[in-house]
Amino acid sequence: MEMETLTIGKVASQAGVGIETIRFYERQALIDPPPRSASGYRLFPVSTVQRLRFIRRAKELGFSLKEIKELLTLQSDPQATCGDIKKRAEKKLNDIDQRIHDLETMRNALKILLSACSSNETSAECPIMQAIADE
Amino acid sequence: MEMETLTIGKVASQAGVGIETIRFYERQALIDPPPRSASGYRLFPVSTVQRLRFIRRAKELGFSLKEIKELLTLQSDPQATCGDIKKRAEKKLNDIDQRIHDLETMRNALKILLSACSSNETSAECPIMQAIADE
DNA sequence: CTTGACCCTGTAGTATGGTACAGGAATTAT
DNA sequence: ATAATTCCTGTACCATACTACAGGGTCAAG
Repeated sequence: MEMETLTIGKVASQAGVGIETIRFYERQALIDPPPRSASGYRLFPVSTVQRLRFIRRAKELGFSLKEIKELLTLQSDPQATCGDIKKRAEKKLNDIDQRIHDLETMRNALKILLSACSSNETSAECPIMQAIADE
Repeated sequence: MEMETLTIGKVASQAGVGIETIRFYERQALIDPPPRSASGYRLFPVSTVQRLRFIRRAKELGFSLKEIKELLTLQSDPQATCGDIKKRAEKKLNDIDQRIHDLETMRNALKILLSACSSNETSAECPIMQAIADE
């Protein structure tokens, strides 16, 4: 009994990603190079769909492809512990907190600028522009 | 009496940016191409320093170079009003709010994952990995 | 048996904001 | 006068995550 396999198009539609994206991930070593048919077609194990979904979800959590690759490597390393994974997730949480903080700083500065503008001046005299120029 | 001018190196050090950055901004039309000396050296008006500082500050507020170019174009357009500037700033504020919101969504999801992990399992059984895979 | 849908490789392009040469000319300092 | 510094153009490169071809070969349906 043969192992069930899927062509790249089927994998793509089931995982909700593009065909080119799958080939890209293979080049980037995020998924294993699948076996090929006699004519060179990729024959993916069905588990590839799950892996692609994992990648998509991890991206939604803010992980880069490079970081996702590290997570997947850790997962298949019998020496690695859950603590190693947790460390990555904590680092990512800190990254995100920092980015939120930076954006809030921008946000506050912009709000102050906006409150100075009454919309009636010519653009050359706009207090927003002047405030940006003066700091 | 000649207009006072600066070479690119002086402008760079006074504005706190790199020489290559100035040439890059010139190519991107963020600053006007300056007049040249007989031997081809750029001779910048001193006002270029102010313009470069404006660009730097606007970047800190979250504007892209493309958006900064628009702001500068508006500034020198006598038809444009302060309201046009304000509209850009409000749009940027909304962009930032959206980005903060997206990051907070990530942050909350990550925190939930982290609370599930006791650090003791092997990485293959890590509840964080399983939670990412299952959604 | 032909047509259309699918697959292949390899290369190049997208956006963002620069940075890094190479190879040469000009200017400034000693 | 010579050495060190600064300047010039043009091209290529960095990371990120794809996307878009060109120019084929393969496979399934009618």
